[in-house]
Amino acid sequence: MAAQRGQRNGVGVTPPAPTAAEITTPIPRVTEVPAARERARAIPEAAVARLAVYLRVLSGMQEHGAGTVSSEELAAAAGVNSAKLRKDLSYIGSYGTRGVGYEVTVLIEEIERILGLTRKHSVAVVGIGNLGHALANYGGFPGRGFPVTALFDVDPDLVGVPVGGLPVEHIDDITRVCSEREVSIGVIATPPPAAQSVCDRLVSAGVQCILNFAPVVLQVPDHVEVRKVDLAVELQVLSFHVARRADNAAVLAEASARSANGRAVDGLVVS
Amino acid sequence: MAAQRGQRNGVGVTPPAPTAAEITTPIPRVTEVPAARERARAIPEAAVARLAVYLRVLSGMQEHGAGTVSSEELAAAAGVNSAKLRKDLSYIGSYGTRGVGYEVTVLIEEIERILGLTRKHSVAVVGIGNLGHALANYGGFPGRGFPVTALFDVDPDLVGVPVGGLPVEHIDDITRVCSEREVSIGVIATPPPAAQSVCDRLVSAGVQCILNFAPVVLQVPDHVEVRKVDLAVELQVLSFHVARRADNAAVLAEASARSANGRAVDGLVVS
DNA sequence: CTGACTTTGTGCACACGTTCACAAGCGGTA
DNA sequence: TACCGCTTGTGAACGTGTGCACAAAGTCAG
Ligand SMILES: NC(=O)c1ccc[n+]([C@@H]2O[C@H](COP(=O)([O-])OP(=O)(O)OC[C@H]3O[C@@H](n4cnc5c(N)ncnc54)[C@H](O)[C@@H]3O)[C@@H](O)[C@H]2O)c1
Ligand SMILES: NC(=O)c1ccc[n+]([C@@H]2O[C@H](COP(=O)([O-])OP(=O)(O)OC[C@H]3O[C@@H](n4cnc5c(N)ncnc54)[C@H](O)[C@@H]3O)[C@@H](O)[C@H]2O)c1
Repeated sequence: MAAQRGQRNGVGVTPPAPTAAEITTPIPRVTEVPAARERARAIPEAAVARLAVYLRVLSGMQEHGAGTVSSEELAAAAGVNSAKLRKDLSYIGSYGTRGVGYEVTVLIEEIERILGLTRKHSVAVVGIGNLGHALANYGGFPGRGFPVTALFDVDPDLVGVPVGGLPVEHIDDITRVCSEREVSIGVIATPPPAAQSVCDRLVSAGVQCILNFAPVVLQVPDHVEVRKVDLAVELQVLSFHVARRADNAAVLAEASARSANGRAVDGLVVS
Repeated sequence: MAAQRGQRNGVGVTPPAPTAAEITTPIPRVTEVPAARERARAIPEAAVARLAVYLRVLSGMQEHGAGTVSSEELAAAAGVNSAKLRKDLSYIGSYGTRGVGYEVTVLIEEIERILGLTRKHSVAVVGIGNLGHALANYGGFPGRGFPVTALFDVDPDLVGVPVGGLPVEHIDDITRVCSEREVSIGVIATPPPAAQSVCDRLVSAGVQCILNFAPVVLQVPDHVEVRKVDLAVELQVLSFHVARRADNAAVLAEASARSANGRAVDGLVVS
């Protein structure tokens, strides 16, 4: 069981190709068999994220007293295609009744089971500045099975101060505290320059899942899962769409001008 | 202007699209033919998000005095495969020099052009609570071409109070203010129940891009672009990975136990 | 029990995104 | 000039995700 494609600081796949330009590769396509992995990895990443959304929608429906939902209803509420929803649900099993729909409580249970929400996941927030305060004060996490059990910062003025009812610890105690409180998810809300070092400390403290708010590409060992929330990227993607829209508008305007000139525009069927 | 009509060659991709120089419209389908749109939409959404990351990495390199970068270096710094990086860059044109690499300043300019960052995008934040305060106080947006020009809330105690140097407006003034200040991106940081209504108001105020922090699936017209940041989903995806890891560990342990028993495990080739 | 009706679960085709591998192109060197 | 090593740009293979369409499987009325 060799650690595959290790990438510590240098990413890249070291091209094993010799210096020769022409190399015949008689290699009959390496087909690694992901047998053991098969079972759990059968669920596409994109589907997992959607399952979390379905779960929230279902919870809302349950509080509203709904007993069953059809894929159509649930899909509409979750903002997806109903076929996609059914396929997503099929990844976790067959819990629907044909002709009727899905029982809300059953679906909630099963999704929670798959997402590992039957167990609580202790969360630590590092960097109690603007964002860290907001996160620490946010009630939505504990309510969803993610209790915030530790806060860290370097600022001596902050250490010891309670934020959201929990006193801030010093970053140097991170290993001890994370281990004591069995932290399984670390949230990084420090300035960018500190993020990698904080990440390293979290990893060496045994934290295997990290949610990163700092606009930095974190380097982590293979066994650590990182998700990033990058607001600048989000805004820039939106900006791209604005620009695209403007371009399109320009093109369309030009097109319709030409069209008005007596020339048909390809693609734009006015009928 | 300078839209990216590939002046040297096509954009590069250009699938075997039939020559759109056809005058007669064959009317292949009721839906609009994406001919005019084709040009600008050639960049995959996923690539756009990565371009934003490359841009940030490049800016860092520029400040560090770097003149050129190879795709390998840039890819490593951005945490992606170098082939993917080159393909992403190829969507925006051919700005590299073979045998040398890319000129940092050129690349920055071109990415900014594609992302529409040559123009400033005015941002409005709605819901000045925990999160809204953090966003309003954050200096990273204005510095990146996204000036926050309006803050809104319903709380009368908040209206008029300056946050991050900008006074909070009442939500009822949203149409007027957004139009006056030419807001192009709306950020929703209200409690979930208010999100849809706020969204509707933003849309009717002419805002076409929305970044939503409320855990709610927003319903919007087709012409409005929504991106959501859902921390609960992020945490739940991480939770899923924790669970999967645990499952895999269990399976592997069992497997190696069986293997030690003298039986080869399918898929786990030790070679 | 039968038949009409509803909704699930999934095979299949297609679109999208990723990765490989290499010819083309460039700068430096003899 | 001719060569050589390096890096880009990209065709093509591959894998993943999406959406359609429909048989299978259930409910319910009579
Ligand atoms: N505030 C926002 O709305 C916002 C938006 C997008 C991204 N971000 C990103 O989130 C991060 C935090 O933003 P912020 O506005 O809260 O910044 P901030 O400056 O208000 O807070 C940062 C906190 O981290 C602490 N810190 C610094 N170095 C540390 C270390 N080594 N270990 C532990 N703590 C350390 C500081 O003492 C400070 O309390 C930044 O990377 C920022 O780019 C913030
Ligand atoms: N705080 C966090 O860290 C965090 C994390 C994840 C998600 N969220 C989500 O972000 C949103 C905001 O969170 P928060 O912690 O800042 O909440 P908050 O309660 O602190 O702030 C909400 C603000 O919105 C204002 N508001 C309410 N209705 C409004 C309306 N109709 N129009 C305009 N303003 C209105 C309120 O007056 C309040 O100031 C919530 O949907 C929450 O679920 C927050």
